[in-house]
Order: sequence, then structure tokens, then C-alpha cells
Amino acid sequence: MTDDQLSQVFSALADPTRRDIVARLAVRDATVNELAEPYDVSVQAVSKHIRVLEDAGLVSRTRDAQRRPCHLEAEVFDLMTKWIERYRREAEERFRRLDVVLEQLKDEASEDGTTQEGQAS
Amino acid sequence: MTDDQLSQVFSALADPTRRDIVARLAVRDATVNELAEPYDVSVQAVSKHIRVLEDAGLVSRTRDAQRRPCHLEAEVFDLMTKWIERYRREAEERFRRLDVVLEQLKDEASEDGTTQEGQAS
DNA sequence: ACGGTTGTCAACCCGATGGTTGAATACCGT
DNA sequence: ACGGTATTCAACCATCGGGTTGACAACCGT
Repeated sequence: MTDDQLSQVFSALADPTRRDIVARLAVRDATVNELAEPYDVSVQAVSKHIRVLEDAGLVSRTRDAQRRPCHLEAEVFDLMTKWIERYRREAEERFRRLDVVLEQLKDEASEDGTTQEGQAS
Repeated sequence: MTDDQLSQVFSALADPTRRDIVARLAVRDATVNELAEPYDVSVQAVSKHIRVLEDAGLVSRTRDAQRRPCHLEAEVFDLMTKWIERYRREAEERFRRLDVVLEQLKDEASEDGTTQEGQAS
């Protein structure tokens, strides 16, 4: 369900320009032109970037005459954070458990001389 | 400094297969063949995926004879989490502040009949 | 009604990416 | 030394993604 969205979000944030846009939108809402100004690419390019962020659900837009103010959506970040935290926690726990395994390995190594870095199953 | 790495990490996790690999590595270390088994793509393709994860610093590999066990690295997740959390917090705070602005707008609207969704600067 | 501003659409270019297959490398076991 | 296993390298192909430019649409201000 959210798997595809997750891909879109990660993919959207993989681009430095788009991350910068997110950073600036975190401070205040802005129009396409305002956002485009600091970069030396065309407005069209920035428009595309914003489209990507919008499709990923990171940005929403309202209408103000011919302007399209962009607004950062916080919820989607939760989605990512949850995903990341899940595996970070598991990985860290495994890392902690590793201490025990290492002790064991050290014992076995001193038995048969296996000084290598191998972590046999 | 870490900007490029951040791009690599996000980009690496934008692929569902790679996210799945990460998920599985969170449970236990695994070799390329083990990782490749469930997917119906070639082992070479999976090897490439792992390369991407490795370059992004998400995975490290040891050597066990001809095998290359993959291990999930937790630290890089922190990098991402920090980045995300920063903007999520800012965005949420702005969201909270928005309540005040909305009140103001409502007042202004009842004055001059601007019933639109506009959030003028 | 007209000119200027804001933004998008369309077509195109090019480099990156994910996939393939086939050959090469590295190591084990016997 | 040899065959089998695990993995990577190399060449190739199709698609995607970010960039461009040029035209179009929508809207304001006067």
C-alpha cells in the first residue's frame, strides 16, 4: 500500500535541489518563482522538481491568482521516519547482540587458530 | 559534506527491492545468493543492488571464503533520521503557528468577503 | 482589451539506472 | 589439479530523470 509512496518519497529526496527546496519550505511557504530564483536552472526545471515533491505528498499547493504557493506537508516525514527507525532499531539491537557472538567467536578462534574476520553462520 | 552521501542513501532506498534487502538484513546477515533467492531477477542484478547499498554506506561486507556476507550498518540511518526530523519539526511547528494565522484570515475574510482558500503572503 | 507576470505543457537531449547474458575470478573440497 | 560454487566484471539494451527551449494558458493591472 504505502510501498510505492515510500519509493516516491525517497526518490524525491534523493535530489539535492529538491532537498534544498524542502529545507526552504520548512521556513516559509513560497511560490515557484521564489523557489527557482537561487538556482541557476530554468523555472521549468524547478516546476518539475516541485511536481515530484507534490506527487510524493511532501508538498501541497494552493492557488493565489496566477501564483501557486507551495507548502511543506509534515505527515509524510512520519512515514519515512517510521520506516527508518524500524530498521535502525533492529540493526542496533543486532549490533548489541553481536558482542556476545564475538566473545564466542574469540573462544572458538583460540581453539582452532581461525584468526580471520569470518562470521560463519 | 554529507550532502552527497545523503543523496546516495535516499537514492539507494528509493528502490523497493533494495528496501526489502535492507529489511531482511535487519533480521540477519546474508550472502548475495541468499539475498537473491526470493527475487526473480538474476544474481548479478542483486549483486548490483548490494553494491549500491554498500556505496551508500548502508551495508558492509566481510569475506567468508568465496562468500561475501552482507551486514546492515545502523549509523547511516541516523544521518537520514536527523535530516528528516529537522524538517518535520519545523514543518509541524509552522503548522501549529498556522492556527493563529487562520484566525486572522477568518477575520479579514468576514470583513471584505474573501471566502477563498488563499493564504496571501 | 492588452501587455506583463506566473506557471505548465511538449518535445527533445543525454547521462544514469536496472535489467539482461556470457565470461572471468576466487575459493572450497576432494 | 579439477570441478563446483559464489560473486563480480563487461557489454549491451530499454527506460527514467533532470535539463533544455519554445509555445501555451491563466490571471492581474491598467
